Amino acid sequence: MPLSLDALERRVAGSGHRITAPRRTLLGSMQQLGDHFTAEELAAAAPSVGRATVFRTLRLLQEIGTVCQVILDDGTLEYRLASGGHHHHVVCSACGAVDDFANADIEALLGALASLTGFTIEAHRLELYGRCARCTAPLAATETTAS
Amino acid sequence: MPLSLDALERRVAGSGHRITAPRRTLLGSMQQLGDHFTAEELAAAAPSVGRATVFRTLRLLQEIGTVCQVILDDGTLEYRLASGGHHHHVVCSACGAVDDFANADIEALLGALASLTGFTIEAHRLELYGRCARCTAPLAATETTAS
DNA sequence: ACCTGATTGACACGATGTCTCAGTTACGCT
DNA sequence: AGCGTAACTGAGACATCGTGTCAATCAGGT
Ligand SMILES: [Mn+2]
Ligand SMILES: [Mn+2]
Ligand SMILES: [Zn+2]
Ligand SMILES: [Zn+2]
Repeated sequence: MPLSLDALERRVAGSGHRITAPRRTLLGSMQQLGDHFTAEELAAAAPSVGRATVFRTLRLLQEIGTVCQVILDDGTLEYRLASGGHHHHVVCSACGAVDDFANADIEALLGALASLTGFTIEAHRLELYGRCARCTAPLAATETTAS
Repeated sequence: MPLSLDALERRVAGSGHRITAPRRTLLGSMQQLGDHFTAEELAAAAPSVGRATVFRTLRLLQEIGTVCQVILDDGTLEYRLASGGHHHHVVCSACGAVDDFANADIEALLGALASLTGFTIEAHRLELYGRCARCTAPLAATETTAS
């Protein structure tokens, strides 16, 4: 279950930004849109809010860690309310489901790789693509049936 | 040292596509542009080639693995001639240098993570951002001097 | 209540790519 | 060497996604 609207608003206020009607509207729409949504979907869901404000708000929420971007398989961008903290995404290429994940081993390994390249790593981007459990099972069934 | 123009052309022909003057021109420009370049830079470097063809060729070369995309820190896309095989990028956020890297441990770890999420992973995207050796040293010197 | 910087909406503009379509070209086949 | 045909190309309209400008409005501290 995601954060309540109140909690989201407190996060905006707490970061030193104002709580305005458009921002409230957008936060509400994001919750209703669910798991993940495009900027365009958000704009459509909140027609009373100007397009520019939709993008400005998405950027603001990203900066304060309330929203994160999901890069899909084909490179298109979606957004999603972030539970908080550093994490990555697993995206189902069949149904579009998105899950968060975080793993200390990966973080450690990435740090170690830094030295190999001579780079000092400051950030990274990692997205996994595949099939969710729900979308894997039917596929297996089909294959079995077909054989 | 990257592949010769001939080798690049053979790769296009070998993949069942035609070798045309525009494609030759673009391959040559890519080599001269060096390490990494934007689609716009490529178009500017090959003014005789239509914009649409620049993008079409970039896509074709990606499909046959001759060109890969680099996602920069700020999300902008660049392209680069690929040495071949699966790999990832380390990007210097100071000077823009790009290096390839590949690491079996990471690949294995990503596979293992799949099971935790219930997903069957088919692909992934990973980019590292930081400072190259050249850009790390001067920074350290500055800090030392300033103290 | 008042002040003032933060925020907004409308809309022009920019960046990055895609689509269409008529004309051209590479190249396998004879 | 000459043909036929599917692959390819350029021009330019169009699509998508996002940013910059600016006058009007608003939130929230005092
Ligand atoms: Mn990470
Ligand atoms: Mn990999
Ligand atoms: Zn799925
Ligand atoms: Zn550097």
